Amino acid sequence: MSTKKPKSSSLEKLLNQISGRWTMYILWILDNNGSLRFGELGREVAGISTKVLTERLRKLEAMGVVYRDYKATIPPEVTYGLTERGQELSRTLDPLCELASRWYDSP
Amino acid sequence: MSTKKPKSSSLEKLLNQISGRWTMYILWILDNNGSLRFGELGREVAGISTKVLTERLRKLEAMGVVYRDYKATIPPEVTYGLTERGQELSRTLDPLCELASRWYDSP
DNA sequence: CGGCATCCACACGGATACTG
DNA sequence: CAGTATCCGTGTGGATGCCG
Repeated sequence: MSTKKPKSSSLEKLLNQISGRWTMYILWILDNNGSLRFGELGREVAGISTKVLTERLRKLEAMGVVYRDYKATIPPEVTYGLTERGQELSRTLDPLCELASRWYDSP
Repeated sequence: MSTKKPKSSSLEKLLNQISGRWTMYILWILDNNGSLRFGELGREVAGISTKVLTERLRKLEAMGVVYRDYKATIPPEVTYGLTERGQELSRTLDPLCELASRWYDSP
């Protein structure tokens, strides 16, 4: 009976962190393409500016769902990918994606 | 093999519609409390202004995930609840909520 | 290539007051 | 009670330019 309120505050907290535009979509891209370089990621997320992409990635890094791999070559090569946590989080998008397909794609 | 790209555009579309602050949380509240009157809902979502609450509800109505039941009594009684679609959508939050608990509540 | 710095516009959200 | 109307500050995001 007290199972009705499963600490919604933590959900609210998580929702606030990922609610911004692009955020979840970036995770989804990384999950479906594997790790990507900054530029590639930017192209996949079509329409996002480098500034916002950087912001989102920093935030996702801080949350521990995305890792950043920096190679100081010339030109430099920076790769982003999902951490264990990131994959967990991205998985929760699967039902949402399935819903999106049913609602917006076909009949 | 081509199953790798399950029309991510529809996901992007859905994500954009629900990405705003409060939006998903409102659905969660309605799912856990059942239908609520405007004022009650406002109190549950603690911190939201009536203006934004109205905006969100109109948007959710337009998406077909929330219904609005208006009774022109004095004082008027307006009740909001989840449609079939709304319940589907809200369900996709369950794994997210479970994750939130594990990440933010206890060890 | 992968940013950060800067500038700027605008959408968003909060507070308040008012109405049916 | 359930909004709408208005005002207004702030955040957010886009564009551009420069740098290691």
